Amino acid sequence: MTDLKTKSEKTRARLLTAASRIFAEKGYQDATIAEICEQAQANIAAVNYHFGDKQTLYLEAWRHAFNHELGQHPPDGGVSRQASAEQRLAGRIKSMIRRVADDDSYSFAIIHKEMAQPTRLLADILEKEINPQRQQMFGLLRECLGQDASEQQLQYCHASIMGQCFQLLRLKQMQQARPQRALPSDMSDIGAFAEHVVDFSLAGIRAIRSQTLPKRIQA
Amino acid sequence: MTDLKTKSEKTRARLLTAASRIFAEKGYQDATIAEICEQAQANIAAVNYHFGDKQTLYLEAWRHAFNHELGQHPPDGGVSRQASAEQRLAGRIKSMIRRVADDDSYSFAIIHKEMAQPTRLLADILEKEINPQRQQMFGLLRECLGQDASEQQLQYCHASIMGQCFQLLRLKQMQQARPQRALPSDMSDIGAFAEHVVDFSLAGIRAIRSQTLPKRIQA
DNA sequence: TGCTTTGTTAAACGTGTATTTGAATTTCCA
DNA sequence: TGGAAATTCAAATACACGTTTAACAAAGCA
Repeated sequence: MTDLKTKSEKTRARLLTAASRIFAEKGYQDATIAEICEQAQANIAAVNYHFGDKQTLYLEAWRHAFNHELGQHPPDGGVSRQASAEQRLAGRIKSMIRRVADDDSYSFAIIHKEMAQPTRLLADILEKEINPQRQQMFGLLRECLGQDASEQQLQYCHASIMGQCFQLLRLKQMQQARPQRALPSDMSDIGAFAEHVVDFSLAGIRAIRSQTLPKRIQA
Repeated sequence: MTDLKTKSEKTRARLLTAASRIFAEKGYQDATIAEICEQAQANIAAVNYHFGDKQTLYLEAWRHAFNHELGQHPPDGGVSRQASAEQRLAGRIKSMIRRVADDDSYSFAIIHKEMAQPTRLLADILEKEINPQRQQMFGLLRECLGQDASEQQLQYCHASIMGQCFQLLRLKQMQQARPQRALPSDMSDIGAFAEHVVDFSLAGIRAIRSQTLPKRIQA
């Protein structure tokens, strides 16, 4: 990335990475400044010096993680703009699943915890950064569902897809939270699950689409 | 339910309902004994007298809520045992969505928070109570997917369905967490969303099923 | 070099909250 | 009714954790 000249910037960067990891693991409330500073090899007062307070660190850590992960896994999934809408949607889904599953990705885990227990701290920045992504997904869904699809059908299909992505996150976290226990689901093969979500969702979308055109020919 | 004779049992019951509501709203960590006792019109020491500690109250409150909600919304969704596997699966999905959406249901919200931030307190009881439900769902899925479906396909389809149910929970909580903001999704019509999940999922399942039988006739 | 700014450190402070305590009160039952 | 058991109560205790402070060190710059 950008090279860090001063010592302070190094400490600041270490705090950000440690914070995003720990916030993702424990959530805002359960994460302690002491532990973050320990992992970042910084003094207990470093957070307040560099960020003012815990809330600001939380915000900056999420932004830091989110931008980094978008760079690692571009949202189009490497699918060409010329490809069909279904192919581009498939690319987007796979990219998102990669971001969710990546062990070095924390922004989804933080979002997940934030949704479960809203601190209201991330609300603004989260909406601002995520809305563009959501709008692109909506555009693709509109293409796949056809002109006659209602706004509600669009939202429902979006919910179905996002729900599956977050489910992967939940299963992943459950899995690593208890090493010994009998696993409810084996999510080790991320690629296979991504393919499943694509197949499952495209079939679902086609079914919804065929409901809108009452009884015409469906090629 | 069972009639409560002594005053203590009444207090105990009030604590349980207040606790399940507040744990569902705030999660284990953010819920304070003080607030629970206040809502239950009990003294601050009542929790420790009746349950020993906060952890035990948490456990009992979840069990209390879960059993009550299973009674309110039977898992078969009112569909006859003689109905087709797809119909019975549809009933199960709709019942679960009703349980998720019900404003007086707290066990799903607690599970959701527990999964986002495992306290490990619920792990045992949760697995014990939920496993039967999961197994029944697996049985129905096995029927719908056909004999040739792999264990992995089964788990993936289960994840797809559960993910959609939890997504409803997330959207519902986001919605009531911020009254003024532009809504990302309108989930006010629960019945319509339940129908969507059923249609979407059955189409997905049929698609997965048709993959297993390479090229046979699909009636 | 000497001065200022920036960054680090250990210790102290204050608040929030689970838990404990012992006395006061109510309920139960012979 | 009277005494024992159960329950409620206000206050005290203990502890975890975010934040502040003031002294100290390093870096930047004239």
